[in-house]
Amino acid sequence: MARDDDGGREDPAAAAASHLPLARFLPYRLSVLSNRISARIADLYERRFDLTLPEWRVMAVLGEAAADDRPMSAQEVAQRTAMDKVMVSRAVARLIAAGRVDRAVAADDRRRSVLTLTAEGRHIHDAVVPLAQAYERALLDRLSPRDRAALDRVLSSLEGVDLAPLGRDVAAFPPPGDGDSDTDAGPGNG
Amino acid sequence: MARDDDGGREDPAAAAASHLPLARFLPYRLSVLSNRISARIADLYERRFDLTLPEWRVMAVLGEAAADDRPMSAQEVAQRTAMDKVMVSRAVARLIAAGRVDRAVAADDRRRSVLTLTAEGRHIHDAVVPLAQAYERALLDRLSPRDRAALDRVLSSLEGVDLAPLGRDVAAFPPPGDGDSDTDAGPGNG
DNA sequence: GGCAGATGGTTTCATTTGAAACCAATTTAG
DNA sequence: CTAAATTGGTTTCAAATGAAACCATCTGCC
Repeated sequence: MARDDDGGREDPAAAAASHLPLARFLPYRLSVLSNRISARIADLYERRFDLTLPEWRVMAVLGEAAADDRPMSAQEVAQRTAMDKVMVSRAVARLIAAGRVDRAVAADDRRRSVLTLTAEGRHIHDAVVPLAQAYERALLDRLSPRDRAALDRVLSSLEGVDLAPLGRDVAAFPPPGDGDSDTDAGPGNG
Repeated sequence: MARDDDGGREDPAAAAASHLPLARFLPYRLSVLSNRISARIADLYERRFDLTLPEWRVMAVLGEAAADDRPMSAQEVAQRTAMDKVMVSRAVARLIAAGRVDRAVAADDRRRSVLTLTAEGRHIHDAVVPLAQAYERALLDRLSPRDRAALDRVLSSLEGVDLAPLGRDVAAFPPPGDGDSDTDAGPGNG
């Protein structure tokens, strides 16, 4: 009621104000770009190394860990790859089956596994790394040095945020006209 | 042979050169950030409007189309949302079932559908738009004006590219041991 | 010691997703 | 005009995914 409810008549100005050009919406652009890049990389790894992206991420962090001679548990892998533990579990399972990763049991805690690259795993790792770097370079080469630096700052800024706080003020908006306020309740009708 | 193949001995310098800090790898950072943002937005829409992200994208472009009084086919929606036609078909089906979108048959081509927002659809659309804008603003507010502008340039630069050409030089790297060289003979490679 | 959580990791189950098969309408070739 | 090829869109099927249930171990507490 208190809402500016025009009964179907379209004021051009209001219409202009109330539509969102998806192609200029940051989260959308980010998502599309990121998905295209990921798909391209995934395709590359898949074709050349029979390696999925989750698998590669695991190998990448295990490669880092090896460089520091600091083996990793699955949980640590999960944190450092931004994947959940289910995905890590599955990726590791495939990698072990393929002989690319080795799993031992931690001495101090027999639940925890200790993951390392096998020799073959390291070999593949060392072959993928330059590919990945070349791909990244190909992307960055399209940007000016200033923009590269700005991009790095932007990513760092946004990575740090919890994003939940961002949602907070946004979430303060009232739900739409209908009185069905339980839509934000249970998983039921969803 | 030309390859620097150390038989298991680890030269610290070589090791350092051959590991990739995932947390600094652009495609990875982009993917993680984008997924976090998308998940947050999806959650918001879901809770408040019982609306999935694909559904919202469809509504968004239909809202744009309506502003121009230029209804859209499913295919056009697919292009403008960067989704494939299967996903559009499903999203549209749900939206029609929910009474948020209306489908007619094109006069000149009876295969083509003509999609428009219903009154209710428009109502929801108009409620979501400011939410989306607020969210975007909350993100952008964390960046300096210069970095905002740079981000826009960066996205525009990378959006334009096919990304396949990027893969070209990258794909020139020789595959590892196995001689399966037809893996790069994909259809669109060129 | 022993029992109630917590934690590391895997498995099960339902949902989501994409590829390919498919149907219907249209266009092109002959 | 008819047959093949194309295009718009939906459905089917198999694989990927996430949530929750699940085992095994460990920790805290009595």
